[in-house]
Amino acid sequence: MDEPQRRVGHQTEARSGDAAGPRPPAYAATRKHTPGGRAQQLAPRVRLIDVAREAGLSKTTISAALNGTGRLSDEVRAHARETAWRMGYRPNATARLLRAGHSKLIGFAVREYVEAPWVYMELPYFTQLTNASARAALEHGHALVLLPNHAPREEWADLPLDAVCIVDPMPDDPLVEDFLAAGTPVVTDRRVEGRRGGYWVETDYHAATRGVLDHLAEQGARDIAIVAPDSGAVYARDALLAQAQWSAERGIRTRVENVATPGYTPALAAVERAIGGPDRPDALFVVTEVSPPMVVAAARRHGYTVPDDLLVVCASEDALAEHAEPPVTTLSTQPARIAAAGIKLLVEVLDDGYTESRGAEVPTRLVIRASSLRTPLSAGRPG
Amino acid sequence: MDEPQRRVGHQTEARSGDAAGPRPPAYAATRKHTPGGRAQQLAPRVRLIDVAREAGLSKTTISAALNGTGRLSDEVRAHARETAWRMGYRPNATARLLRAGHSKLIGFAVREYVEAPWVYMELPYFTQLTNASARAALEHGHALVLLPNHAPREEWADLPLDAVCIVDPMPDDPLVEDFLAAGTPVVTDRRVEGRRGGYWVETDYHAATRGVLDHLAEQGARDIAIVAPDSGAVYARDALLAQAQWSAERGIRTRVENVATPGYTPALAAVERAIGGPDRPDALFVVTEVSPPMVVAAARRHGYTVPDDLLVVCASEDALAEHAEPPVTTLSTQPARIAAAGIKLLVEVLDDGYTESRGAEVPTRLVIRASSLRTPLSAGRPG
DNA sequence: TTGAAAGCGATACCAC
DNA sequence: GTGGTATCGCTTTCAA
Repeated sequence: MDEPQRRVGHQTEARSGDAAGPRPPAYAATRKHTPGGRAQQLAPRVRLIDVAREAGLSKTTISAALNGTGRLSDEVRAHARETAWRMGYRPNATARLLRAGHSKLIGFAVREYVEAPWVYMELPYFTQLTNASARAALEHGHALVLLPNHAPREEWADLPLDAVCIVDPMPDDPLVEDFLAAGTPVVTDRRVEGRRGGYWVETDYHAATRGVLDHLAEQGARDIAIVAPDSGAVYARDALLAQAQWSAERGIRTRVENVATPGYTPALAAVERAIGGPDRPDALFVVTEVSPPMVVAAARRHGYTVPDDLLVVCASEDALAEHAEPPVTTLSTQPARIAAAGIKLLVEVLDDGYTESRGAEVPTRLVIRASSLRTPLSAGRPG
Repeated sequence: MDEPQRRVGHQTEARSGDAAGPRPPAYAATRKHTPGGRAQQLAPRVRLIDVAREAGLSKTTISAALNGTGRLSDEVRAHARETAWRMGYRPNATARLLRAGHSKLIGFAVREYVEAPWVYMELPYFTQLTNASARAALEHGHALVLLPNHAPREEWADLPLDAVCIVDPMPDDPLVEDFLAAGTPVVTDRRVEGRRGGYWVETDYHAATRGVLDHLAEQGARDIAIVAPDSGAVYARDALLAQAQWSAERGIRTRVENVATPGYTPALAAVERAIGGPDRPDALFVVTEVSPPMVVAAARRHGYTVPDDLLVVCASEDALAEHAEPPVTTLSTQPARIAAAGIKLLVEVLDDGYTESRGAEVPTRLVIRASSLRTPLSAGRPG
């Protein structure tokens, strides 16, 4: 049924010397058998042994010649290489990997928006995280495999993954459990300490939130509206915790507007609720990722002048923040650095063997722009 | 050096019955050997033969039991499954793939921004294309491997790819040539007709451009500014060709402002140049992907009222278009459909064997919104 | 210097 | 029904 390459008159290497000519008599398809031979077939791939026969050498020699290993005479090496090149030989990657015992493949899945998978790719945070992960992986000789979150776990079981990144895992995420149970190292952006094979990259959302609130207070804010998702995501939970605590400590009023569903539209609606009521705040901190220019536009629609009537800070990775009018202060969690740190952890495990479950912390970055500076720009300290 | 799993006292299956107990005496590391044994090692993976020995059955039987193939008694099947489960057995994906003759992996590379790789992932078009491709691939039982475009070809040679998607290939792209030469089917968004293993998905940019210009003319435009990249990309070239031809035919003035470098900032600068001069156009068609809200904001800055003084159409996939003020008319090339069509072509080749080089065409979609309707919204026909 | 043979781990024949 | 055996294509050890 699922039978792989089948060759007519195929010879084992042992017999290659006696009966076979330079090339075997006939090949069947490399791809699946086509019933009735309707479609043309892809040319069969040239194997190492084909090259060996053609060159009148052994598999071993060709392999060594091509890989630059072993001690071969220059002539033999050149001859082997030339023959391989002429025949269009390409080593079978799967076979090499099997031999090597690894796949050099790292899976990448985003879990937060499991129910609304199309959403996450629209968010700069995930986009940048994905892209940076792919880069980092490649720099370490690995490649990233996208694991769309809407697929059942079994769909991935057949993938030869050396390790996986699970972004925004759910609490006790079955996916994480499963990979861990399979002995596949997992890196997440949530602490999973103590689990064999579990690694994580952390962001101190608590400190970051306090940093933003401090900044706003320093700029004169006395009534801060916060827009945050009420998903179970760590960052949201930590942000709210920090906000409550900070508010109590400092005696500055903060209020929270929740965003229940993912996506720009609901988030924007929450922003409007937060600033649209009769009880007008003098500062706004949008934790949910929304387009910063849209936020200031909304503020403008509601009669605010940013930053005079309303200080605005967005937790966002959107490059457009600096193009808004006024440019918007952003809190970045630095996805590129998170990605690099996560991949690094994984690669270390993969390349150097098992080490204790551990994590790394990536700092956030508050980029202060005009939207949160009541004093003229020059007075603010960037960074 | 790169030695794979090495087991102390490893037994071949043939000898399994005589000397070996239920489990082999000792295992070395599954991962690389750790010099000095400093770090703990990952537990060795359980192999089919380990399960077989433990269950007192043969590899074949366990395999059949687990895969639901063969004719096995219910007891044996249950016993095999139970043992496998208890031992935490996970089949080695690489081995299966080698046996199966395919990897179920599709590579995905974006070529347009080879020199500025960080740019493309910021653009909704590529983001959506990537995501939709991953989805489509997975729906067909394949997974997508991200191939960052800044890496040299050799980095990818080790990946067991069944096929690849090359987005925005350069003319005679060496990467495409190489994959084709290796016998790997390639799908691109540019016509590659006649090349064995070459498939493509097309967009009729010419017709799309004319459609936009017709729409603008219909709304009263008499002097249309076009902002387009002067990269060699097909879509840009076709758009400019169509524009020149349309302009000549209709006797309506059009002028082009080029964008030399990729990214939002240069594009936005080009928009400003296009509308900022003393010679003010009455319509603007932005072919380069820029944030639509940013475009109308720029227009406003330059004293235009959209759509009264300036009709605006953007070729963009940005969801924010409808949130701009006014909502912006967009020309979408429908990346999700392009992705689906491309993956479908590939999967057909992979699953059904070689068929002639061929392509598919995906229509564009003009979503008319207030920004390009001089007449009140109700008068416009959506779609 | 070169090559035969033994695997990597799993699947599918084909006898028993 | 069950299990031995040959492969998938390649790398590496080890003997010649």
